[in-house]
Amino acid sequence: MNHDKMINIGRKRGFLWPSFEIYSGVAGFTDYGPLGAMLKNNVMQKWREIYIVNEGFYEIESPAVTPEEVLIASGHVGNFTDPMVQCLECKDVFRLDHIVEEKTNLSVDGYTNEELDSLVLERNVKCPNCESRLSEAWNFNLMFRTNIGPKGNKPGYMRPETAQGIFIMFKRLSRFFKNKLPFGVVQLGKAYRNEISPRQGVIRLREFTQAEAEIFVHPKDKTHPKFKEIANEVFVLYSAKSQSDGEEAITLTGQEALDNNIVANEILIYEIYLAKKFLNEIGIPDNVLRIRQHLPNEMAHYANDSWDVELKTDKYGWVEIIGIADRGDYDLSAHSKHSNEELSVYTEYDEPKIIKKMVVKPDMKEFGKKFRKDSVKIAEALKSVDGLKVKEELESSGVYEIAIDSHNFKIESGDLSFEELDEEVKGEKIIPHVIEPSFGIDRIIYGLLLHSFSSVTVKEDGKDKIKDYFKFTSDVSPIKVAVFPLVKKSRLPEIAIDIKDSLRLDGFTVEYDSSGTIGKRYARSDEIGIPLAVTVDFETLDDNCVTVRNRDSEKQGRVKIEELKSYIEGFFSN
RNA sequence: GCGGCUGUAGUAUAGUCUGGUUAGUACUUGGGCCUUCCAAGCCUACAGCCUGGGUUCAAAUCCCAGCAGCCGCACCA
Repeated sequence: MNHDKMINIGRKRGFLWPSFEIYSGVAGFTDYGPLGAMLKNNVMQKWREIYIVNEGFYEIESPAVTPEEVLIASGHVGNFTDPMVQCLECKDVFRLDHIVEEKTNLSVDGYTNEELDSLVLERNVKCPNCESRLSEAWNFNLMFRTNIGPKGNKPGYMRPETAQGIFIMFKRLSRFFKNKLPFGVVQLGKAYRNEISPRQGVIRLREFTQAEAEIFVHPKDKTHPKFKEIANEVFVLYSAKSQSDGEEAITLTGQEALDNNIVANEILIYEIYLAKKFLNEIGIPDNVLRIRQHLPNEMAHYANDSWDVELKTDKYGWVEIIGIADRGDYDLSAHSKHSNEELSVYTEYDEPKIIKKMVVKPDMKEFGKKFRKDSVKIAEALKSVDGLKVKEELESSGVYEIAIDSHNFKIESGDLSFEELDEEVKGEKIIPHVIEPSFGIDRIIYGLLLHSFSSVTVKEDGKDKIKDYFKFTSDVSPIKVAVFPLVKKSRLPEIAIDIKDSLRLDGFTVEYDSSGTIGKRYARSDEIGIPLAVTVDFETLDDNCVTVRNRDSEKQGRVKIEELKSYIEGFFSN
């Protein structure tokens, strides 16, 4: 299996290491070794290039420690907590709500633990395994809880996603963007989930890195200005319908996906395109990717429509690496409600709208006669009712009743008149919808390592020689150039060290290696995916040229030392 | 979190059942010799019994607990 070999070499050469290893490790955490950290930075740099430079989004950074109110509003405190229960005999642990629902056929959504416990007693719910008594319910929350401040009375959590930080800043962000939709904000950072059983290495971590973009759009305008450019791009889409019908994923263009209502809107398709582009550019090819729509029952508590980019792995099957969701106005509405802050954008219409309005004009003379002290109150109340409705009712039944402070007042047609007015409305307050592409960087690194890993067998002198190496693209490769002296004598090492130093000053990451034979050093530099190797040999002493060797083709060429920089730059810009 | 299996240098392993010399081997890595382009050879060095407790004159070996890995169950918005 490629996975095992890749993990092995990744460990040997300093990409991924188990965390806290000298204390025997903790499941659900991973260390990035020197090359792993460089690789991850390069991948994140590439991500920033696409989303910040190309798309014009802006990056923010918010704290990982998050006060409880935020996560109550977002629904994480409620939805992230599962009531658990343990059998007193066989010690097996269960989701209490699941076994109660099974036994009673009640829907117990939103029940407190106490209510669930009393249901257990009333309905005689027992351990599904051994029919023994169950413990009391306790909560297992997938979030890491902590206390903020010395008194320890302000509960907080490590954020379970980076997205909330952006929503919280919405008011200021909206001002920053001059209150103009659409705008996009990104955050790259750590998120935390206290997984019950994190067992799939880097695929299921308790602390992981997300790169998320929140794109705030007008709810009625989910078109994208650049959609035209990608309308003919081809996607392999695995829609919810195909999945439930037991059909295969289908290949179609962006335009077809839109026309056939498979993807809800242009922005979603555009974001799917961008995600794919990002993956392709860092070296994950289309043939190991699939774009799958969430089934209605697996949709997150906030999502309207949701697509995952999934990665094919030999060990774990299809793994979600990117989620692209239309979150609607769920988050902003929720935070608005809980914080009592208005989280909306005033959008001006292109042209003011003229709204025809029926205005009720009370005849205060008649009112006075009829309603006395209440006249003013009634006239005031009439201002906020729909004039058209009053008119219709008067015409049909001859009387319009209005209730004020639980008194009913009867108004007849002689008591008022109507006037039709054209009102000019210049705009409205709207709560933006959010389209969210959310990247699991660690899973993407895993996919990148897995699918960059190449094992090539070549026949040499009748023997099979295996070349195992990471075939990184130039962009993400941690080390760009290796520099070797052919042998350790005749000033070759000195010249090679000079070249190494000057290439480093030119901005390349360079490894210098002089130990063992040249072949061994080529093999070692191949293994960690260094695209180019420069060798100083005896001819260099005469002609001032070095040998430049290509990792993939193993072809060699001679380049003058003073032209080395531009040669390498040329190589990497292709 | 539950159950089963497993844990010896960086890697792969011998030794564990049946307790008893200085824990052996190969590769890797560092240094040296040699070496004129794809993991050659020779010399040399570093490095290991998952952690903690117990039994015993004596524990890598037997027992208990913990931790980690793999597999199954449960969980995974």
